[in-house]
Amino acid sequence: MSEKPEMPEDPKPRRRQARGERRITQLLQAAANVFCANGYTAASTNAIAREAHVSPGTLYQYFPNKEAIAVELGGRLMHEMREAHGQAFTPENLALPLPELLDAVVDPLIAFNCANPVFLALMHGSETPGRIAEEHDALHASLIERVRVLIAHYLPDSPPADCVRVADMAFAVFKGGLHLVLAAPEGPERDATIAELKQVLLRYLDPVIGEGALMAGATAARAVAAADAGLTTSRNP
Amino acid sequence: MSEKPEMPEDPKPRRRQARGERRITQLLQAAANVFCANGYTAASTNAIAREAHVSPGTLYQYFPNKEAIAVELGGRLMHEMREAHGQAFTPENLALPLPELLDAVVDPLIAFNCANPVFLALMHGSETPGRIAEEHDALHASLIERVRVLIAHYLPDSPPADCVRVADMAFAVFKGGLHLVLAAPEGPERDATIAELKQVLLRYLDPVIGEGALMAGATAARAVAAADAGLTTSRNP
DNA sequence: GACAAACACGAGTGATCGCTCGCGTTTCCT
DNA sequence: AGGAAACGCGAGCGATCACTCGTGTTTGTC
Repeated sequence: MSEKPEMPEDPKPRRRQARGERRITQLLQAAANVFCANGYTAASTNAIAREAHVSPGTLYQYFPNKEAIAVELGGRLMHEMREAHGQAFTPENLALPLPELLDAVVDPLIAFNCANPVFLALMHGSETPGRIAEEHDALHASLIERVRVLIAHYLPDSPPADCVRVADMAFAVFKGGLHLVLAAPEGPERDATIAELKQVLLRYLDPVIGEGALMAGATAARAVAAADAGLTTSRNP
Repeated sequence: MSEKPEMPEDPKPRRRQARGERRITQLLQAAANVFCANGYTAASTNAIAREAHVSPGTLYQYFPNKEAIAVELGGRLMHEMREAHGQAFTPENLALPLPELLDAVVDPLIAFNCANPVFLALMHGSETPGRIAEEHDALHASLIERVRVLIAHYLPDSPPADCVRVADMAFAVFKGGLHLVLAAPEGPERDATIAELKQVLLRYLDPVIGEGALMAGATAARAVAAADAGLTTSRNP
């Protein structure tokens, strides 16, 4: 056999020292800055190394190529995001009235994207390598799925296609508003933008999920809900 | 005087033949395809020339550099869009009830972006050269301004900051939904997505501009409008 | 037909990018 | 202490890119 005597677990079971781990996070931080400033394609590996105050050779000791940097960075961000957001869809939150439910779901997502603007920069560009786009699509799909389940929970007798469309639209609206939030300067202006985004989602979803809106500020909301539960996703006349 | 005998109108009053004009549109069409497929930075001038079935030298006879291609393409798209959209904000449309007003404003924008997907690809990327970003910002600002004027028309006693925020949010929501519309396959699914996007905007803006919503499908909409015209942009409690 | 100018070509140029390689330094283990 | 391996360096390699240039072809004008 031509196999190595060691286990064939991973092709790169490289032994790292503490210094190396520090360098990796340092390089990923630098890469985040450069990706955020110039986008993926325009970001050069030499620029990343310079930003991290190391030589190009050092960079390539920890990453086999440029794509691997983005993949590792994207992977860590995904993991962080799943953690920060995983507790948003717990059953107890799912029983909350709509405004509180929106807070519980939207606030962690906004906070994460404010703290890691590179996430949107990496995921949004069509220039990103295919590997990342796949992971992002998976994360995106899992988020959409959770929203869809939540919608379906309030609309058990609605055709699945309608639930999917509502979930997709709610998420797309959120993403559009998220860009506005990130563009606003930190402080009261950003807070007001966040409140306005929640207002959009509230007014869109309130008639849809109906009975969860008892605490809504608009006193007439219940009238809308009571009027007709059949026009939920509104087939055009 | 060291001036040329001809008028100093433009530094490049190059005399073009019909063949040249055809080549220019042909090259811009090819550039649109390549930009749309790969983004601006990843699109090579050689690839554009190849797509147009001409040599790189021919390309550079009509455009001084790569950026000029994008600028000219962007400029033509801008012009086309201003024309297609200019008739959406005429005073007669401004007097329409909200659903029809929404149709009048949203439909041309969606149709344009469906017909010219390169527009979003060029304008949206942060990789685009500064020249285009400026023009896009100008167009963006003029659209927002029109929306703001429209909002302010319905809320004459509201602080200007609130009108701006509502206009910004409405436009951001539209952009988010637009991506969803473009991602949907042409046909009934896309139409349903468009209808859903209008539903979002309708439900968001209906309580804001109030009295214009008489023809809304929700019969209780007037109750919301009558309830209180002061919570329009909703200061959070 | 003859001349000039616009058009078309494609190999080639300099710059930049992703990435490598050889060699010196630091850290860990015994 | 001493050896092995991880760490760190930066000049430099091949590839690719935006762009040029010398040359040949087509078009408009007289």
